[in-house]
Amino acid sequence: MKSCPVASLVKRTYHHGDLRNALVSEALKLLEEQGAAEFTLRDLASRVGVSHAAPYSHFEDKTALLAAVAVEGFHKLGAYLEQAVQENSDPTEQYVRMGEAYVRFGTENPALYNLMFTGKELPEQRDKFPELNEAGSAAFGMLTGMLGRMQQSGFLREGNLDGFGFAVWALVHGLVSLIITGRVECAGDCVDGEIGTTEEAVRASLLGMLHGLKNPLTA
Amino acid sequence: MKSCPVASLVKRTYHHGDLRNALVSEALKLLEEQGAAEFTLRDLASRVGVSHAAPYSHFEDKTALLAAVAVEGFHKLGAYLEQAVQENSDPTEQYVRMGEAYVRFGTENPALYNLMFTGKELPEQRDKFPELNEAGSAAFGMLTGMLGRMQQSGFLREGNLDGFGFAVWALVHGLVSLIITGRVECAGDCVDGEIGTTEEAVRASLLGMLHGLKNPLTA
DNA sequence: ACCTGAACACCGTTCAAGT
DNA sequence: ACCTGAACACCGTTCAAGT
Repeated sequence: MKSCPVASLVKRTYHHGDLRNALVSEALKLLEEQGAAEFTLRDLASRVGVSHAAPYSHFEDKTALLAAVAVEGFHKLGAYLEQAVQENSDPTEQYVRMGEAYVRFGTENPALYNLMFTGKELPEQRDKFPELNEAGSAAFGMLTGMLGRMQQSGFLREGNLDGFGFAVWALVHGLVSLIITGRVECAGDCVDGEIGTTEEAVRASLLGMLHGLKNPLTA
Repeated sequence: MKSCPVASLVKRTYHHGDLRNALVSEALKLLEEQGAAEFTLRDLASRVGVSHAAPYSHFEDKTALLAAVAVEGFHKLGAYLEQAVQENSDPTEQYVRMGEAYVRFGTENPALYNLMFTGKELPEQRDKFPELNEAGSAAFGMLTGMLGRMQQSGFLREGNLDGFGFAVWALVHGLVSLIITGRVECAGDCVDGEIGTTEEAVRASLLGMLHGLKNPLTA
């Protein structure tokens, strides 16, 4: 009985079944602190206070650990989108807010976002990690759900919702990707102009997709 | 005179000043064959027939080598876009073709594309490699140039060309990124629908940005 | 100037051994 | 069942030494 006397009263659930969660939550911090390139399994293990081989008791390999982190990321993304839906009743307003929320998630968690999408081996892990597909599908479902309400309200033209969803997803995903890799200032510098702040550029892009870039007087 | 008797007649320009180019061109092949995750400097060196330390005579480190490869990638992307412009005179047609050409470049060179954009340390290298900025700016310039012609022809609404360019860039970049990470089938599976082939989804997205997703009868 | 070979630090992964 | 410590293969990078 002398082992871990206050274990259940204090935190130290480590070594008692919580190592897996401790690794994932610490990985989330470490990822944003150091960046994905410097993220190392050995560093993670030492920061959580275990040997560098300990993670292998809970994950098959490094990519499996990262897949679990990505799942967490999709839940987090879902929370961002959910909030945008809740806070706005007007469908068109929901469209802009959801887009902005999506971009905000990406810019506030760049390393996590890159892991979730530009994950090199993640596509392979997706079959092994059904949660990874489910979490991603849930986020996409919130997007098409919002578009469906816009369509029913008569604000959206007729057409396949999945097609619309894919286009919007590609747009916001592209916005995040360009922003977090620092291509925004580049786009401004490239020619001569100023595209204003990043937020303005995002909003303008979202409205561009909604209203179209073409001259409305044109057929 | 007994050193390299037929050097100038046969290929073997290696060891005679061509190592740098040999490394870059071999890296382009190796990148698509093995994928970025498995791309190793030692493997590259051995495939080109030199010791694993030889590349350091021409590049400061691995990322500097990759930056040179990325520059090559931007030139290649420029060639794709240039062709789309040349082959079409109608501005609106150029818009769709350029977008499709951009996506085709990405899907045909996924590892190279990822290196060019989701490059982790590339942003830092961009200051050290002015070519990297120039090559990227040239591609963006072709995009805004095309949009400018559309605007002058009256097909595009009034507005900041850089802003339009950024929105279109984000869209095609997002399309490429989602496609090469295998998210397209996912989007189709997620809900219930079929968004058709990838090519159709790309075209629909491009036209969506041009004409807008909103109901044209709506204010 | 350009390349080689050995060496160093570091990482992912495995495994016998501990508790 | 979960964790440790040592070990292995591999990689990026450095450097003295060769040509």
